[in-house]
Amino acid sequence: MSEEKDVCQEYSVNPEAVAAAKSALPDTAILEELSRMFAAFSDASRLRILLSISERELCVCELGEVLGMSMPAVSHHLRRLKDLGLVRTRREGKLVYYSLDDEHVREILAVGREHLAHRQLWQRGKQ
Amino acid sequence: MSEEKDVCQEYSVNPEAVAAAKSALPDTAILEELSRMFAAFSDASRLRILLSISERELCVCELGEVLGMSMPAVSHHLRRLKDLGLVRTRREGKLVYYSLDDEHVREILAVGREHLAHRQLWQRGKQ
DNA sequence: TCCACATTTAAACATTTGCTTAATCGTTTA
DNA sequence: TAAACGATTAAGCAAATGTTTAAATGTGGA
Repeated sequence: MSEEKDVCQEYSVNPEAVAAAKSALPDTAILEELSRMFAAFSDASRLRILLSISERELCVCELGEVLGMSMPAVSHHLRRLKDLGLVRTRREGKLVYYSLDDEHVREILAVGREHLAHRQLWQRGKQ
Repeated sequence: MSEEKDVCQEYSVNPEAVAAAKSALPDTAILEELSRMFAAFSDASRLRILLSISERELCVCELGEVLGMSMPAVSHHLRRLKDLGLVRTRREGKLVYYSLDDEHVREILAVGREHLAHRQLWQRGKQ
């Protein structure tokens, strides 16, 4: 019945810990969605976009100027962010303005930057 | 002196907003490190690892069983997480135990899951 | 209607990523 | 010392990613 592989052959492995960890994990679907969401933050250009529109809404070509990128490249990133529900759009004539659609985005960015700051302090601390 | 490209030719673009956003952005080095850090969370297998060891430390082969992955694959992910300062190691004989090295990891995971829950509620809400 | 411009989409490309297999390193024990 | 086992590293490969150029879509003004 058990589908355990013979990966660890020693007595030292703790089967209960393995079973507990396995059963505590969320469903694959949830983990995949979560990973897709974090992937939105895994690129410097998208971080620039999110940080830029966290202050005030900006249109696509303004973002292109801020990032020094072509409009198709910016648009591609924006589409991804929108599919993930991280940004919202507002059309005004020919322009499309983007802004954050979720307060969690600010939180996630803040915690990330805290971690970096903390880590650098800590690194400096040890010899 | 200005290196503005002729991307947006309309009067409607707000040069001050562009300048403000540009000057508010962190250095590229910081953004790249931040993006590398978030990339750690951008894969379902690494999320499983982080969630598993957030309860109690686990050795590499236990993680292999939890994830149903080969040890080299797990080890590869763990190296990446360690380089980023997200996990710590403790050797006990032949075994190497991994655990979280930073409370921010828990925070980031928690905010991410909150976002997902919030988003799903919100999606269900609209029409 | 026609044109101009902002935006999006499509196609193509180089780079990166995650996994596999095989080899190597470290530690324990016979 | 030699064998066994957990862990890491190296090399290779398929799949995904970010960007570019070119074409298409949509909106407003002449």
